[in-house]
Amino acid sequence: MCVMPAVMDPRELDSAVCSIARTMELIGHPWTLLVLRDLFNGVRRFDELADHLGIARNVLTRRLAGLVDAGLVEKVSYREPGQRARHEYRLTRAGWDLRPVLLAVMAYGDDHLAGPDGPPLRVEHADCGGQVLVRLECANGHPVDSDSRLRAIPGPGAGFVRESDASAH
Amino acid sequence: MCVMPAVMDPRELDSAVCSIARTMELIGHPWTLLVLRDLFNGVRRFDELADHLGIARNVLTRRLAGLVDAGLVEKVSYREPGQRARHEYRLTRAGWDLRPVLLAVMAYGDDHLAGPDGPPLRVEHADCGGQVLVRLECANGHPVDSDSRLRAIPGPGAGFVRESDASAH
DNA sequence: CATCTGAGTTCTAAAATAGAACCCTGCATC
DNA sequence: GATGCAGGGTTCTATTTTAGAACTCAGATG
Repeated sequence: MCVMPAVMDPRELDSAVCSIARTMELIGHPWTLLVLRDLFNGVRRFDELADHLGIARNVLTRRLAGLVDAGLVEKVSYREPGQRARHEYRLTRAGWDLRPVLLAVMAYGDDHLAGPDGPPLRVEHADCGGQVLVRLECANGHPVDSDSRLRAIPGPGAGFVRESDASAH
Repeated sequence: MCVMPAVMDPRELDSAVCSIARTMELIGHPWTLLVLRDLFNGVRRFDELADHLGIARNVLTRRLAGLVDAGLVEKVSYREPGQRARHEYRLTRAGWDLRPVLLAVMAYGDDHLAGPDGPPLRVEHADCGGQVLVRLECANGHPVDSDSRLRAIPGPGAGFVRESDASAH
């Protein structure tokens, strides 16, 4: 991604065969990322999620079902002693692995959309209290900052726009 | 975000006063992230975007207008010698700064959703050819990996659920 | 003057969200 | 054993969006 100086024409790549497209099918529906945020934050029960998010309950039902289907979340029944059985929704490992995505999105909002008071939330390393930062670097250890040039090349799983599609038009 | 052991109750925070919520208002609509991906990849003209993405043209119109409104994209008219005037959509600096978000989303898809052939696209540092990685680390230089515990605490711009809201219920 | 291309706009139909009301199951209580 | 209530949804209608295709319009081209 990013300025591909004559390396190849990105329009030849099948737009749907793309890790961004695939990931957005899981987390790209309205509310989904906020549901995940709340799950990360330990809000786990249906009613709590509905109340805190202000999402319509039927939509929340669909989102949670989608997340469970996708394997990002699991629904667990539990019972506290003397209490009735309850359900909670927990991140699976695959859901947990979205943490860098959430943090990257949050970092963007902190940098570009915070009010004059500053960012709404501070996320820190529990061990040392240092603020968590999202950094890009390359496999050779070089830092990749905002004006570093990157190059995208088709990987082994790339899909190309088929001849038939191109000519059919 | 992430496991807040009795530090505070995340339900007391206003769900909408959140950098994730704010950012998703800009980039959370269907297709938006794919439009941005194509813009990063140098696909800039309306027809090219419509053809490559397979998005309905009226939706593309709305998404581009939204991105321009949000200041992530600008619409530029230009004319190649001997050609008619054309428009192109270019990322602004604020749009460009979404690169880590796109890369984090892509990295997730590469890790969890790639087929047996491997990831569709490889993004490398133009200077050295090393693959670009999204890393978390804390301000004190510690690496933050998947099982590092993080703590979220209200920042200066936090919004709390108002008494009136809580009691009105 | 007829055609083509770029860049949309304008329709209609299908799908999704918003909001509110309703339902059902287990406990707890009177 | 009827009542109440909380948790966890479902069902309903109204409103927005998206999907898909057709149509417009201006400037270059022949």
